[in-house]
Amino acid sequence: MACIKRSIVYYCAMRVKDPQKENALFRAIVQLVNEIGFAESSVSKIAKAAGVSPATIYTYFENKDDLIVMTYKDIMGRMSANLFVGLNDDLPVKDALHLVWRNIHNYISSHREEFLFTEQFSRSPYIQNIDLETHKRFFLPLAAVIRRGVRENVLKDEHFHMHMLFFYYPILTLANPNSCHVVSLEDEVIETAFRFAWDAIKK
Amino acid sequence: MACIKRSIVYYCAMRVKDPQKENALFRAIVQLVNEIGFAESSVSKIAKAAGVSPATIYTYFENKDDLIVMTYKDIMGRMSANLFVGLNDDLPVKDALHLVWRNIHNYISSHREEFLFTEQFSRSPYIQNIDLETHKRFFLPLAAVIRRGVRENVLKDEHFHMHMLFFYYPILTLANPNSCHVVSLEDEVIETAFRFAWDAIKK
Amino acid sequence: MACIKRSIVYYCAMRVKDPQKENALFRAIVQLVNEIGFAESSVSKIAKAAGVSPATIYTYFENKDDLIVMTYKDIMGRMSANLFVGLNDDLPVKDALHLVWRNIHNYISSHREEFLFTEQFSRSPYIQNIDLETHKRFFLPLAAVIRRGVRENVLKDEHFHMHMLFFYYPILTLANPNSCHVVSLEDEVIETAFRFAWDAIKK
Amino acid sequence: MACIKRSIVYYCAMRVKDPQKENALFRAIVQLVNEIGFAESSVSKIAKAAGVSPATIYTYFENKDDLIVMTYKDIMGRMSANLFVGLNDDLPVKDALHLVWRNIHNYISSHREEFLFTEQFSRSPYIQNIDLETHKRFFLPLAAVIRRGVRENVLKDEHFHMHMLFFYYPILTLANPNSCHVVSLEDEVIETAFRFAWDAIKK
DNA sequence: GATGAATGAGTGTTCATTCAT
DNA sequence: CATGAATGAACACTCATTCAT
Repeated sequence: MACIKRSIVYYCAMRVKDPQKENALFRAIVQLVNEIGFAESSVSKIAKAAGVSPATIYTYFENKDDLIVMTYKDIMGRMSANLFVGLNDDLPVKDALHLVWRNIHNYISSHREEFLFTEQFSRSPYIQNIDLETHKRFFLPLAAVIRRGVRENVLKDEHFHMHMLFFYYPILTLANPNSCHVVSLEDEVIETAFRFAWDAIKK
Repeated sequence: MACIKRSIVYYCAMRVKDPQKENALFRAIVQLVNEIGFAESSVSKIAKAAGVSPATIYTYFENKDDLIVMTYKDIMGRMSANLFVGLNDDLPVKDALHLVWRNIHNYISSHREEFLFTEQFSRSPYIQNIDLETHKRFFLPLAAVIRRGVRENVLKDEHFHMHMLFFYYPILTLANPNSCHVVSLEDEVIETAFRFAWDAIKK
Repeated sequence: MACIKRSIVYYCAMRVKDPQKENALFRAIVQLVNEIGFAESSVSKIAKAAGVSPATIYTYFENKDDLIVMTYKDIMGRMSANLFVGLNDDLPVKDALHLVWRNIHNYISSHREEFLFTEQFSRSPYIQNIDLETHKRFFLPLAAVIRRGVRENVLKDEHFHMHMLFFYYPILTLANPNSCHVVSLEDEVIETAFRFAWDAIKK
Repeated sequence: MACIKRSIVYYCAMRVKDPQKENALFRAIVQLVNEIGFAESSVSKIAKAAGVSPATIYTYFENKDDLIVMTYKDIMGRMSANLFVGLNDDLPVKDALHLVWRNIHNYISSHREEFLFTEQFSRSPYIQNIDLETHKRFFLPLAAVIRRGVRENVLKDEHFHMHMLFFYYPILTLANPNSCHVVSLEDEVIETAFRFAWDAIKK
């Protein structure tokens, strides 16, 4: 019975965890890292912010690093489910990319704290805990569109990462107030940025 | 201090700060931050890496934060003296930007560790110790070229930061092995990237 | 904390503070301060003397100052319960004061170390952590007797503190080997001192 | 020549010290101890307050303890030259003691900081650096008056320290704002206190 | 499963003192 | 003689983690 909570259970000796607590911990560390940074976000502060005992963290995660890495994966998982929503092969490549562009902007805007957490994470040594394969899988749908764009002779025939450099990273930077001093992110700015991005990668 | 006031004096009894030690400290923290990140770079580890006592750090810097911020400023100061070398108003805008592009790539390539330090720094809470004015002053020569490009109707007439987003940040990202999984940075890749950047910002 | 709320509960999972440890810490700092003074009584020495880890101190007290102030309050609390025992309004004023005088001497004699701790405390900057109201409350019963003495025309009609100066402080000083070089504190000395005190304050 | 500065020179290899600096150090530590207490008065803070280098202290004193003890002795030396001024055997004992009482009050009032330093010193472990003989010598003139009072059958025939307890310590306590909460020290209060003291010790 | 107590190892920083100049 | 740099040892305190309940 206890194990029913976990949908696909192969191994049933695992402990019954309260998903509310796990979520509270995710939220707590995201909030703390944004407020005071990784260096200052201690286990006891995280526990206090989540309303649990420090010891409880160790029933949900192996250790502090595990908590941080799992938080990143959790955020990225939910992100990937949203960034590429609405994509399909019938859309012209430019429209498809525009859709992704707006999706990224919308998702980041409405999940500002989570996004800023991933930004700090991905510039820190923690990122080395994420293997390249996981990373790639995340971008699969975008990679497919770009490959199609190249095949259809619409996009420059260059390494996928070159397109990422001018399509994906700029909109992240645009959304990061630490990097970008553009004050407001009105639609107009987003559209202008898309024009720059498109001009960069289009043939 | 007292001895500075009587600077034109034959004999000054005070012992003098060793610029080699200051440099050793700069080098030590850069190396450590790259190896283990800010959070793990403790004062005692920095001291050991620099070959001095932890207490000595406090004769050269106010505290750990001061050491880190000063290191950043030191690196950025030397960087700014190199990135825009050779720029002059007689160069066509595209050639001027190409020159800067190569300068950036050359400087970063030959100062990889320092560059990676600044990347971590600028994504961490430490960046808040750098005021916007200092930041802007750094980019003055580049801003001038871009303004000229807009005036000459060669570049898109948009906010300076928009051009930065597609001209400056991409080459930084390209040089950062944590962000960019393109293995080698041969000339060809650099030139390709420049083509993307130019297409993005040009009219 | 959470467990206190459900105090009438059969099973409470939380681990509980050990009152023996708190007491050991109180005793340790009293002993150390008497031996080597406040300035030399470091947290680690206190911890070692109490047989706990330095970190443990911080589960019982906010910080070193808190430990010291709490120790003072603890001692003074137990002291106040003893100094004025046996007092009642039927006793003639002189007998009442004589009783207090003997109580003070008895208590201080049998709690020499605690008393010397409070003496050092009350001459150090720590005393500023004790508000005047707390101080006054401590002397309430003595103040009442003296007020009665004034009312009954037995004692000089002067400010309460003037009576303290010649009744309370002298017996403290007498008990403090650092201040007072009278070797032994036999009954005779105590009685002589009481005669001096009584002559000072009586009308 | 160099040694002429020291009035009675037996041994001339001693270093030539600047009496202004020695005095500045005395004044600095007195001020600091009053402001922040012994525990917080570090050598470097003392040096800064005196306007000299920390190293300079070690040419004037053996170490920090020596500086503190010497400061105490310096203050007490000048004090003793003032407290008993005007005393002579022709004065009736009560007048003689009244004169001393006023002298003490006047001197302490006009040297408040120095006095408070000695109070802190004499309650701290530092006092153990002052041998009993030195202490006694200081009170010689007062002891003589009291002995005379006993001989003349005017004062109670008890141990000298008993008289100290009710004559000397009360006026110190009265002048110490940490011990005594009487707000103002007008003449009237001083005279009242003298009446208490006299009644205590007189036959 | 969940708690707060407990802790050895570490943190950034200051200490009293010595050293080279 | 006087200086400020230099330092090993110590400071108060916090850490990530484990333990007993």
